[in-house]
Amino acid sequence: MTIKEVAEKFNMTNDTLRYYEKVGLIGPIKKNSSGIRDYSEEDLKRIEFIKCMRSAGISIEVLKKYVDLYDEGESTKLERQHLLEEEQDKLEEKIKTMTEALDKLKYKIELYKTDKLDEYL
Amino acid sequence: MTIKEVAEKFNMTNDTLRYYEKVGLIGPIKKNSSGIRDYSEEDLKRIEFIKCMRSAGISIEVLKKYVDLYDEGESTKLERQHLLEEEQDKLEEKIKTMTEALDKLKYKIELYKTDKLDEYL
DNA sequence: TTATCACTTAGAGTCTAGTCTAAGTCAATA
DNA sequence: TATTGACTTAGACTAGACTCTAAGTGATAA
Repeated sequence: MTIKEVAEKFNMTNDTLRYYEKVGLIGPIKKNSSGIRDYSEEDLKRIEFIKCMRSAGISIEVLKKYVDLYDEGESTKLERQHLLEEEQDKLEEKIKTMTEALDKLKYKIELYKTDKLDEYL
Repeated sequence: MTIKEVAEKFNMTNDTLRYYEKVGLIGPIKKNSSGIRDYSEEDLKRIEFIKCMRSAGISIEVLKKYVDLYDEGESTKLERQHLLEEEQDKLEEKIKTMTEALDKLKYKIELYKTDKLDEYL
């Protein structure tokens, strides 16, 4: 699969894909005889995971750490698990914060709708 | 209330408070005879709202637009409501995305825990 | 054969949201 | 009186995550 197809599939840019490769999040991607990237199914699975975690706000730094541990092999399994658990906690906290903000936003919109607005902002 | 007290109350830095004022998100804050900021209750309410919305990821640009509309008066009420509704949609979408990522993360952690890991990353 | 087009690289530039620095003012304490 | 400490300003700097540019290669279409 070419970089263009992958970019389209995951709705990201070629630049981002090459950037992720450069910082070591994915790949190195196999290249054909003319030096053109050819993404494998394995690559796609990694990209999907990375994309998903990025969309949740997990930093490239943390993901890079996870990938590096993975590449170190079996012996890092527990450390990897702990890393993921930490990110789980952070993510749950973030979702909670955002849900609270959403509730306030909804309340504010309700005030606008019922014309009961006698507030500051 | 001094800038230091406000910063402590909302767990942010003096710099951020001055930055928000500079870009027009809050204030201008009243100053005493020596040029020192003295935050009013009104100011605090605004800051709390801004802080809450920022923690949900609403951009400074959007918040600035909302504040500007507010300052234009009654005639912008509907536009303000629409702006908030748009942000509500975006926020709901973001929470959904993050919740999906969280589920994947939990699943992955479960695989680690049960030692059933035969995966890519 | 020449031109076009999609790809390649290294590295510079951009955007957002702060964060930090330097130089200065003022009030209160040693 | 001198110095300490909290504040002030304008403006430079930073981090994170891309995004763009310039220069080059190789396969294919005209």
